[in-house]
Amino acid sequence: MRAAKDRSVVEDYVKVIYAHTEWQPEPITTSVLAARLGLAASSVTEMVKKLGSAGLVTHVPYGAVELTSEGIRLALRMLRRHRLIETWLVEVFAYGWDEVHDEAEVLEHTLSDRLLEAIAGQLGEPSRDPHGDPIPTADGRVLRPEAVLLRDAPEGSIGRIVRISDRDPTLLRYLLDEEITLDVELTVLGRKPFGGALAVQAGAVEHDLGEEATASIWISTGEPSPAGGVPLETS
Amino acid sequence: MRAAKDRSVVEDYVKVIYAHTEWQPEPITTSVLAARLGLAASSVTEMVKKLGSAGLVTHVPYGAVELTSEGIRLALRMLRRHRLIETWLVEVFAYGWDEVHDEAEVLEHTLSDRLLEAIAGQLGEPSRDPHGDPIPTADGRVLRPEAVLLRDAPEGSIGRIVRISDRDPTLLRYLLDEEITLDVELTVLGRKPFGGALAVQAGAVEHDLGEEATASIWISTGEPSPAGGVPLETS
DNA sequence: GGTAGAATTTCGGTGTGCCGAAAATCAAGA
DNA sequence: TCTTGATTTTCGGCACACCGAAATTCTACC
Ligand SMILES: [Mn+2]
Ligand SMILES: [Mn+2]
Ligand SMILES: [Mn+2]
Ligand SMILES: [Mn+2]
Repeated sequence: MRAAKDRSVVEDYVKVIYAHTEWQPEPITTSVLAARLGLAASSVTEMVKKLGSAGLVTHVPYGAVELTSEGIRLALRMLRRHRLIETWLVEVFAYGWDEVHDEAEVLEHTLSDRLLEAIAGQLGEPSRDPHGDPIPTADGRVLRPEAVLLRDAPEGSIGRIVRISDRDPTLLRYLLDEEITLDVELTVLGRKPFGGALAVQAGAVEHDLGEEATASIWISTGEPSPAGGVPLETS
Repeated sequence: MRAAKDRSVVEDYVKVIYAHTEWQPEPITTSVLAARLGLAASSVTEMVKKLGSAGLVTHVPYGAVELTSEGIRLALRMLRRHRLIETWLVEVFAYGWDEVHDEAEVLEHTLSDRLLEAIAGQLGEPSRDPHGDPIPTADGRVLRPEAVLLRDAPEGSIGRIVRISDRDPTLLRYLLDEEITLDVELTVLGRKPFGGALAVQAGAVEHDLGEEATASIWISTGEPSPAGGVPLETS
């Protein structure tokens, strides 16, 4: 008997599969999935087979893993949980935005729906988390702001930061220190030679950002307010 | 690899062992432990052996299971977690006292120390949970009010309710309905013939309480305020 | 003191998610 | 088209907490 743990393993697989294609639409392979989950490739191949039998993913051998509509539904549920919890920790308990991910990673599997929705209510049903990731609604709709990776933004473009990946807490601390946070407006000045840093201007200050940073920051070059957006999944 | 789950299994064993002797000092056997945990006796025997190797319990074969000081320390830590969470759910999220136990049973294993202590701070370091169970301090001290089981209270005695077991939610709902709650003053009127109900008076109202209820309610016949108490464990 | 019945432990076995090594498959270049 | 190196899957095994049945041990009672 192993009910609780089982559930959370499945939940993690599905969540990671979804998250991988959320901002950059590239299908995920078992080996990438293994890397993200910190597991051996062989373990993931086996588990993916089980997820397939459970109707959560499709997987052509040697090919990509893709979520079914049921898989998407579960993934959005988990993302809502993860991101609400992160938001809650920041808002109610004054956690730093670099400190919330690990705790959310555990709690997303264990809070009851009742408690989670009570928290969402107390927070006023927020629409994005501390890193700019959209929080799906309880009925599985999600609005992702149109955005480009800072690394891919053309020279001279101006954009507002709409998302910063929370994968590396060190980076988050560095960026906060430099006052590069959500909603800050950036101007892309240009790239230093030989694959070097990207020069950007934030307010009056100029920064040289490395690959690590520019591959983690998304900017929106469109309208100045988070009014618009792309309905990503409506499962 | 199975770190999280492992921990919570051990935590549950230790917590149940401690809780069994908290209000009535009777040593616990493997079979009673199995019943409390909802497991087969054989499973418990094996696990107890492992807990022994881990230095958490002592167990003479065919005899009682007893916590070591390290086991008591872990048990008190878990009881603090469980009871703080129950209190928090009632205070902050308006859960009923009959609704908190199951959620706490899960969350006690998954909240970080940091979050738990933040919650304790917001609640003002409460000293008892919604059912009157004492909340151990973070450094493992606990003050249990002197109390007798209502079933064992002599006829004519007067006492204040200091604890109601939260094992049966149905009973909790019934008692709340009858306004028999923590701190209510009871007078034991007498027992109906043939092992029947116990008649008690609460305020102006008279109640006939069955075995189920009288074996779940503890009253304090001593001083009227929760000033005194017995330092139960100071591990 | 001997013995039946109850309590407890031992034993063989299960399901799950995981791993490393070996085998199979794919894809790119020659 | 063939080869080769990388990716992916298959295979045998492991650890863990659990279970039921069988064996052991204890405890009353005679
Ligand atoms: Mn996160
Ligand atoms: Mn986030
Ligand atoms: Mn409880
Ligand atoms: Mn309680």
